[in-house]
Amino acid sequence: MEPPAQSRRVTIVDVARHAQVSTTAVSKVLRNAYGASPAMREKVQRSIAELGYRPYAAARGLRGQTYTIGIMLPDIRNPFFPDIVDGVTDWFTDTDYQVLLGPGCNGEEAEARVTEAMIDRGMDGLILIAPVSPRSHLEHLANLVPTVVVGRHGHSPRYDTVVDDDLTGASLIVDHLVDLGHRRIAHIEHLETDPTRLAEMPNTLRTEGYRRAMSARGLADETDVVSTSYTQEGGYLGAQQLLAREQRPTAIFAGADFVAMGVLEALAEAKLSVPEDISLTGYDNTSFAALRSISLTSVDQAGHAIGGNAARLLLDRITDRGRPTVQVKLSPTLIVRNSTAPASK
Amino acid sequence: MEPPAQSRRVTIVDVARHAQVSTTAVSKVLRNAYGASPAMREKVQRSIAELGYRPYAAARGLRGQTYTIGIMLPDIRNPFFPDIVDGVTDWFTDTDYQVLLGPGCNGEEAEARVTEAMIDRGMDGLILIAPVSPRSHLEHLANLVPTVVVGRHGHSPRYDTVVDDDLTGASLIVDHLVDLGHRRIAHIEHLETDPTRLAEMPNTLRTEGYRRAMSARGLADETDVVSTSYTQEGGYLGAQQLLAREQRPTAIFAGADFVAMGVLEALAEAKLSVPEDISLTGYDNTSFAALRSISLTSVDQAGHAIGGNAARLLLDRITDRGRPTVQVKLSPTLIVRNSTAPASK
DNA sequence: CGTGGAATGGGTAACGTTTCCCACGAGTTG
DNA sequence: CAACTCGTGGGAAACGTTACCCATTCCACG
Repeated sequence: MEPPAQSRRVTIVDVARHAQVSTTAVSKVLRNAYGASPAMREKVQRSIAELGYRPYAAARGLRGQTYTIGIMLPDIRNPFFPDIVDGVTDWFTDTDYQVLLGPGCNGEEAEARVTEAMIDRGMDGLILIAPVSPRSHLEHLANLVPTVVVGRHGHSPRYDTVVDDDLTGASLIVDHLVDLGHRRIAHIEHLETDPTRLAEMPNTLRTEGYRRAMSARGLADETDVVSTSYTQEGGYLGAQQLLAREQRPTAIFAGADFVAMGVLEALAEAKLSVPEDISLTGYDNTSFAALRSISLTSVDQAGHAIGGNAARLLLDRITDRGRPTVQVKLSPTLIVRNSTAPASK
Repeated sequence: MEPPAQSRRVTIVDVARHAQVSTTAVSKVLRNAYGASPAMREKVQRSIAELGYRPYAAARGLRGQTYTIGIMLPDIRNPFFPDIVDGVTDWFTDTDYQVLLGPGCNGEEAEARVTEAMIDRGMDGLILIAPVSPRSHLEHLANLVPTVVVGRHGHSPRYDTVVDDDLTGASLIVDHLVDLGHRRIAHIEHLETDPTRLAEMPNTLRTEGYRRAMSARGLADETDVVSTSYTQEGGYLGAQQLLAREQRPTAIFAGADFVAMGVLEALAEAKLSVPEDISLTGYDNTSFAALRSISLTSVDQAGHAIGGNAARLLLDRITDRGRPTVQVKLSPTLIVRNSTAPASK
């Protein structure tokens, strides 16, 4: 049994001594900085490998970068977010950067707590996924550390943004349903009361996209929006409201796959089947939607591409904090499955 | 528009100057260390609040603790892990510690990469969820930093462990099915070839628990295990094998909920319905299982409690690195839903 | 009254890395 | 041949915090 002795970490000084050079020289090699001859470079590399040296990020942080990127996301459970995270981490693979995630945080307070913690730990950049904090707070953060905001519409001169085109996404759904012959198409939205967020949140744009698409197809009069929340519970309650209408909708566009799950539940209770009695769509194309026994028509947001773009923008901004901010808007695609069918009547 | 000037961080020196005390004094107050009078304590607290000071974790790391805990998990997508993570974070709420997650890592190499990154960032403790690395590597890590391993059976003198009693869990399922009148109960397991892991992985114990429970109920001859993997694909292939038997099983015990999803698919293709034709169970009680349209009988592992215990053990070990290691084993419970029914024949 | 100990506060040297600047020598130019 | 530039390397001072130790004061006790 080996001794439990805490062997001291190999430091840059050890490497320098081993390679018979100064610590400055080793540091230059580590960072590919100017002022190191190929000969020295190679000598130092060899010593690093031989000693198994890895720079101590905490110490680096004191003088500059920690080579750490923080991702904040509201909810680990939402199966849509892992795609984004994968997109980010894939982009950073083979760089010196390491991606770390905050635990799911719901609400402004938790968001502030996590982002503060990340800043205190000297992270070089932050990716905020679907944050709910007011814009002023996001800009405050962006002043402290390079930041990319994902899933909030609205440009900012302080941070870059990556969004999916929810307006188009909603119209994809409406067009699909109208093409199938549906006219009474209802939408279940997430109720947003906070005025500062109102214009920036994806859910708002999905509803707006729904309205516009309905009008564009000459169905403005059939527009029917129920406000609950983007949860399974919200879907259940929303569906109950819709089923109580004197004229039931023939199709329901749920604002998120989660919501569609709740709708399914309500429909099952009412002995209605999908898609025979009612067509149903979700949004986000989560793994739930793909399950054979659910097979939900949904909109795919290309989460992987969203994450990749966020990573690219962040790295660009870390390199040049002064460059003007940009917004990347990605196009969603419709995934047709078995939960939508031609209107029966 | 505010100036984009990078305002310098408030440091302990600023606080000391503001409160007219030494930096040492401020440090003592921060850490609740001995040697600070109540009067000074209060004076410093006030300055901290007034200046909005937060200690810089990167600098702290250089001298000792970073107050950061790292969680490594193999896959963000598996809906079972968030429960554990929540259990951990809930425990650390209201402490100075912050929990950060590594991005999903599959395979030894990715695990090593992430754990190294965490150690390099001076994390005070690591929680490894269902790691696949050989035990020797885990012990190596535990020598460097306090570590708790979750979901690996087998004690270690180096690290604490938290596991769920998979042996019992498997027997809960078998007993339930036998009580319903089933005799031909098949099991789909995850094939484990690596000898160093063989005895420690939960999947091995589930299979073993299945065998023992079958024997205990006098059904040793009916034991039927198919080896694929704990994936949806694995479930699909496993079910196909079982359906090709000359005598089909009347019940299938899938080693994980994911696997059961694949089984469902294969059964649907074969025009068999659940539970009328075949009873089906999963394991882990993920959110999939709870969906109404799936409604899968499963075993709940009390993920929240697992996480809480892991957090407690880790904090204990950070406090006292010398104390002997322990293993906490939690008991699972059976969640009966609609995918299991009395045997028809 | 002298001694000892507890309580309180501060000075200072780390921790591991980067960055700024200077030194040295060789080559190039006038 | 003097005065440069350029390439290469290193010394030393940060960065923000903690830990070790010492100084001072006050009080209790013999």
